[in-house]
Amino acid sequence: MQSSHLREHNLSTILRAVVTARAPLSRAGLAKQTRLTKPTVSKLVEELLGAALLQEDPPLSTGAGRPMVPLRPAEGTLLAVGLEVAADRITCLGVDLAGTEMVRRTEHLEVTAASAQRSVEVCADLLASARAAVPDLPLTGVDIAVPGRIAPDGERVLSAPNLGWTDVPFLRDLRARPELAGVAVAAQNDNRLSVLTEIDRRPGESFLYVRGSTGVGGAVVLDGALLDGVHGWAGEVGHTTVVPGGAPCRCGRRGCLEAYVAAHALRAQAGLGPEVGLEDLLEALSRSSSRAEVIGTIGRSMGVALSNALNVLDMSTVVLSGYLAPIAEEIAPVIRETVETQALAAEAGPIAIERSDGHPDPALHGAARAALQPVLSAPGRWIARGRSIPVR
Amino acid sequence: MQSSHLREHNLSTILRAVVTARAPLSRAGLAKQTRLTKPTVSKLVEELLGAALLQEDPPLSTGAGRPMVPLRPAEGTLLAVGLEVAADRITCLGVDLAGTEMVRRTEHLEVTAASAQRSVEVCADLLASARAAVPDLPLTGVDIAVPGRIAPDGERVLSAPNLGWTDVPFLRDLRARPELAGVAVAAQNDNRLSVLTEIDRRPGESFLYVRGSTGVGGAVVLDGALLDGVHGWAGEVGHTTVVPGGAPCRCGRRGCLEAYVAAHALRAQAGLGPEVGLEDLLEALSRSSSRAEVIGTIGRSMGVALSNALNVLDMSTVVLSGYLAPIAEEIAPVIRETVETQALAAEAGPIAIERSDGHPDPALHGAARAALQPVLSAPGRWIARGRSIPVR
DNA sequence: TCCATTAGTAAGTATCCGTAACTAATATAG
DNA sequence: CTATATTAGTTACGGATACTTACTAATGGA
Repeated sequence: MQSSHLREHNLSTILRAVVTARAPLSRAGLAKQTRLTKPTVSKLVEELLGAALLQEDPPLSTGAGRPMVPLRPAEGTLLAVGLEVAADRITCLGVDLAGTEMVRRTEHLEVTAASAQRSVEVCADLLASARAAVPDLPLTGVDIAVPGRIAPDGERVLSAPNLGWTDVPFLRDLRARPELAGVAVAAQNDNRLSVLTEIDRRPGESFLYVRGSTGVGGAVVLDGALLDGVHGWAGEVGHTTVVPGGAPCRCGRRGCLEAYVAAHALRAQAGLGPEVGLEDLLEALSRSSSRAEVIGTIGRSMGVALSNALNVLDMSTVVLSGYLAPIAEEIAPVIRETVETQALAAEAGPIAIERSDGHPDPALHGAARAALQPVLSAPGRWIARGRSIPVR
Repeated sequence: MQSSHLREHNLSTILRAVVTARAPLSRAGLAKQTRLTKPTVSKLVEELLGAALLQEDPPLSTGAGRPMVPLRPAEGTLLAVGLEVAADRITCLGVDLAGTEMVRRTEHLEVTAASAQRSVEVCADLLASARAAVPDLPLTGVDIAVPGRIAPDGERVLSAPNLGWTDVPFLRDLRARPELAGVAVAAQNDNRLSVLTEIDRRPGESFLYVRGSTGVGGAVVLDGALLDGVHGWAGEVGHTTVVPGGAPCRCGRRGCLEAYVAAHALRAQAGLGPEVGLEDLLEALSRSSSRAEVIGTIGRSMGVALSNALNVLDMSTVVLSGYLAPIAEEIAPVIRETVETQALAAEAGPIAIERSDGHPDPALHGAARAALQPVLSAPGRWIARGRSIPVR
């Protein structure tokens, strides 16, 4: 590592500390937390202020001694854009460093019916429209949540069953746009982006995130960092084999968790037709006489799948999200029945089966948050550029 | 990060590069590999040479231009000690930075019969004896391979069925010894130490390591780094549920992989008594008429367990070790039958089921290698001390 | 009013790495 | 055999970074 990288590293440390801080943080507090000295912190903070990446609040007295000057992520000085491609619409959200929503645009589109080319155009239009709404703000990056598997090179969507996409060169067309030159654009699995909002709420923790939507996906978080895996597909618990040679899954395998827990499987078991939407499914289930049966199936299947995942990863926390969140309290006891006996970590302490925060659009917000990464990990580049950022 | 840490970081980078290098490495080569400049590398190498952590070989011509001066890890200048506690003996191995065996001691002891206290004494005696054999060399650390689960705090062995240990404060007694003051002593699971020799052979790779001995254990390697997990038990594939509610496992759970694949399970299925040793088991199996059946059971069970682990971790390589290594070629096709259809990573490319190198004592060597870590990760402390190291 | 306490700044220094230019030692072409 | 190209490694200097020490600023409480 070179000495110039050291500065970047420390700038990044400080910026991240302020952005992820729960309580107001002063220069002195940063010095303690980062183990840098006060003069060093002061100097770096000075630069971040100058680049409009941080803001000062009025002095705040906290007891004896000189009051601290609270530092906050700057508001409204830059734009990170997340896009979410769903079956019936594409949404675009722009946030600033503080996470404040700057702009939001939605375009209703039957993605399955339209061509992939058309979807790319809509994405570009939404992005252009969002940018036009706050034309002064520099764009930090664009992340796109896609419900499917994305190729390791980040260019192609290998398969997105709900969108009817197979091997779509989604990003190539988008990256070619001149207005996106020099901007980091990336597609990502929606579940892996959703978990980012949960990581914010559990800084530094390790947990297994399971999200039920049309399919069942998830992500693995190790000490606050998302596990990638070789292809960027880590955390795909939906295709854990729960019953060897069991029910056929739409992925072509047999006995997958998804075949017992995913929305379409639930509809079938509850005797409901495909016309029931995801939001109504839960309520419909509660009217159905087979509710206990359904809960039992979900819980037991997940118990086996989660036990295995927790054993390999050596974790003791599971966070349920998507349509699993509202029924978390209900299925947790059933899951726990299996997990408590099958998971090794249960020997060291209780296994926590928790509910996700219930953010309305986790994938969309996660995508926007991911788009902030270039700034957080390399603020130095933004400081050079930052001199000319119009600070409102 | 402070600037003094930068130096330490770079020293560590250089030392690790030389130690893990396959081919002879020069200062210029290091500069290319580490992206540091030649003068910086020269200066840091100078210090490592002075501290007797590196050695120069005679100049070696490799074509046009001035011949390079090959650098090697210094031989015989320090001692890293690994201990292995097995059911019938305790072994102690001391190596230097180059991995050369400096000293080895074995004490035959029926650990199950003796008291834990006695085992600790034997460990201390072996260590003292080993140290006395090379009294001039400074001790870098001591790591102890134990076939069981170790508490997160690293002090207690929670359970080691083969040794008959439950909640043994193994390390407390050892660390209290005055001659070990200031030396890092740690107990570790034997499988997790075994994998270290495999990591050396596959630098930077990601793979799932599965080792069959009395039980079935393993480890997870991500980009060349061992995954710890919350309690340090990551990679325990032996207790993946293969058949929900299936055969009882000695761990108290049901349907674990270990219940179908571990040595005792194999003996039972092959109709052999417990008197058959691990080494003879394989041969005995081949004489047995039920060989194909046994291989089939092993392969299918492992196929399910490995598919699930590979899916959650998103990996495409499995390395088989222990008594699974000799039969790797035989069971690989059976495993592959399941894995190729069940593992997601199979969609991106072939799943490799490989055999471990077959090092005779992987756990023992791994422990010794682990004991080198303090030097590799913080050479600076050794440089201050190193001035007085007698270089033979 | 004085003092203890905490926050933040200023000036000077030490350390570290990079740049540019150099020497050293070999192979190859003519 | 000599000149040249090429690669390895060193020397001298300069710039950047963070640390040390000492200071000022602002507040609460004795």
